[in-house]
Amino acid sequence: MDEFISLILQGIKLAKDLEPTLQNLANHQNQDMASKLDEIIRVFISARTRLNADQHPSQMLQQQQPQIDPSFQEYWLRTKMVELFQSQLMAERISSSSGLENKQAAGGGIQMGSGDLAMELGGKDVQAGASSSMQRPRRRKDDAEKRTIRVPAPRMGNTEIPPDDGYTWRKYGQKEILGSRFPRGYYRCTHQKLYQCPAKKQVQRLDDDPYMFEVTYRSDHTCHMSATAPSVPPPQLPDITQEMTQTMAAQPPPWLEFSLGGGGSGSGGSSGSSRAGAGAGAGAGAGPSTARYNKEAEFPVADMADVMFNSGSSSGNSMELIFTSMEDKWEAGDKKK
DNA sequence: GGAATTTGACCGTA
DNA sequence: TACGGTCAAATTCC
Repeated sequence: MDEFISLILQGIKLAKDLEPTLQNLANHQNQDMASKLDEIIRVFISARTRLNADQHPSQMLQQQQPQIDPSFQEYWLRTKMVELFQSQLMAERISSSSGLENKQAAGGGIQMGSGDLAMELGGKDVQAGASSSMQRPRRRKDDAEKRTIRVPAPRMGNTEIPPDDGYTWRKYGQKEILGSRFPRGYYRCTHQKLYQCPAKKQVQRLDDDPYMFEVTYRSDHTCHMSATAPSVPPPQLPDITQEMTQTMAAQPPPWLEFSLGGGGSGSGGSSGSSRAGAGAGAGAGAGPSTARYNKEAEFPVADMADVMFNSGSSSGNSMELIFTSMEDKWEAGDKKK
């Protein structure tokens, strides 16, 4: 346990050490930042691994979190870090710009610690386990780009829907699937008509683990590339270290919730009636019904997800790429003004 | 009233 | 022909 605490403190210290260097971000001197971020991520992952080993030395990995891809854990951390630094960078830009942006900054923007997760893994398949693989293979016209991941159900609020993946989806169908206890939901991008966005996803609750969703994505989003899409609203101004610890505490990643026992008991995984989206989003503020209840948060996250998933492999050392790409986007936005 | 969800029917594929 | 995916009218919600 001592080692765990030591790692946590080390991670916090590293994050704190980063704060003074944030000014360099605006001057494109962020290469060092990327490597430091990677170091912080490594430390927190080590701490988390240490915690598991201390608490459940024998059965932790097998029972508490059997289906979370390690790369997904790192991915979650990366996502959170990018959110934090996006906010910080925007904050600096705002502070050096006119009053108009300041006005917008007060209005809202990226909500830190919202619990939203961009779940796509950049084309990396995390294929389904035994239950779905038993079905016979089926080729359809449109299954060219298919990515399947597993996503833990929220432990609080409505557990009927998977966590928000940063995009807004409109449900267009639900179907009982042979051999599955739970129906499969069919979603398409909310902006399908507006921007001809072809993105779709299917959400299927696993038979053998009702707290786990299998989400299959088809086609990529094109809506956020549209010139007519709303621009990214500037975020609020967070203290980087404080924000990160708050984010971690308030919205621990799903696999941590398993091991820490946090988040309460949830509402129990019954299937119940399938008003999958309507009432669902109101409580957790996540899931497919985001568009209906939280229209304002969609584009910032979608943009970021775009940056992350269209800029190459997410499994590699892509932080530098992410920041570079994000900076390009913001600069393009600045030039429009 | 507009937008989202629900759900039975229809269609395409294996 | 069975099954999965999509459509679209009806319903619900804000």
